[in-house]
Amino acid sequence: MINSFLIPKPPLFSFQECLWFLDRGYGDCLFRVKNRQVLKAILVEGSPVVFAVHEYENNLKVNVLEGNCSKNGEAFIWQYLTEWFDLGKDLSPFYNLLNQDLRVAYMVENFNGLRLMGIEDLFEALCWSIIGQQINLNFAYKLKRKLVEAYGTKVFYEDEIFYLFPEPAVISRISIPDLKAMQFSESKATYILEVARAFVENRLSKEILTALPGFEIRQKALIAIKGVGVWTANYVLMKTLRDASSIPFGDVGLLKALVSHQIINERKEVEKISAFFSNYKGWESYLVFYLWRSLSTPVFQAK
DNA sequence: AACCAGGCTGCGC
DNA sequence: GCGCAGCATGGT
Repeated sequence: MINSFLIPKPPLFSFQECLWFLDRGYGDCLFRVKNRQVLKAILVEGSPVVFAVHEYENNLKVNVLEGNCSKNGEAFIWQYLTEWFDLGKDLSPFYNLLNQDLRVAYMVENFNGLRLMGIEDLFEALCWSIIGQQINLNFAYKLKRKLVEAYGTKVFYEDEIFYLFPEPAVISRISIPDLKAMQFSESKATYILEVARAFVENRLSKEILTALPGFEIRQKALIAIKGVGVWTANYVLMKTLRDASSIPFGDVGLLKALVSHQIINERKEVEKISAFFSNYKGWESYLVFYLWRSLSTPVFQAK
C-alpha cells in the first residue's frame, strides 16, 4: 500500500498561486485548503481515497490519508493531479504573448505559475456550469453544496467529512420538487436531470465527448443538450477537456475584466474581443482564466 | 428597492 | 440568422 509519493514540479509552476485560486473564498465543498495543502476525496479504482498535497522541495508531495492505494492507484492519483493542476503544460509561450501587451503583461509576474485549474469529472463540470448560469458565484457555490451534501458519497477522515460529487444515476433519480426545495429553479432542475439521464443512458461521457473530432463538433454535441448554451459548452470544454482555444463567450466576469483592462469599452464590442483573442491562438482559455484571476485583485474589481 | 449575477430558451422578425 | 423578453432566486 502506498502512503505517500512525490510528483516533480514543472518549471513556471506555483503551487501557492494554484492554492490561492482554489481557496479564493467561496468554500468549495469538493476539496479543502488548509496549512498550505489541498485535501480532496476522489474515486481510485472504484473506492474512495482522501489525499493531501503539499509542496516538498522541488516536488508536490501526496499523502494518502484515507482508503487503500495500490501502485496503480498511485499512478491514477498522479495522473489526476497532473490534469487537475495542468502540470504538463509549458507556460513560456503564453507568457511571451502576455509580455507583448502592456495591458496584461503584469500578469506574468503577479500570477506567475498559476495553472488553469480543471474539473476532471465531466458530469460534475456540466452540473456546476448549469448551476452557475445567471446567478452570482456565492449562491452558485451554495447550491452546489446543498446538492453534494444531500446526494454525494461521504468519506470520513479524522473528524472531517469529504464528499464525492454525486453519480449521474443518483442525481437522475432526484425529483424536480426536491431540487426546487434546495433552491434550484425549475429550469436548472430540469437541465441537470436531463444531463444526468444522458450519462445514465450512456449518450454522453468524457470518453464519448473526447472521441469526437474537433472543437466545434464537441461544442455542438454539448449544445444539443437542453440547458447547455455556448457559454456552458465552452466552459466545460475549457475546464474538463482542456480545449486551449475555448472562450466562454458572454461570460460576465470575462467581460468585466476586459472592460477593466481597457481592452473594450462596452460589453457588446464583440469584434474587439475576438480581435484581442486572435493574438492568443492556442492560449485563449488560459487568457480567460488569468482574466478571471484578475477579478480578485482589488485594482481590477471596478466595473 | 432596483439592479445584477461565471445564461438559456423560445419567440418574432 | 438576430434581437429580445421572460425566467428564478439571492446578493448588494
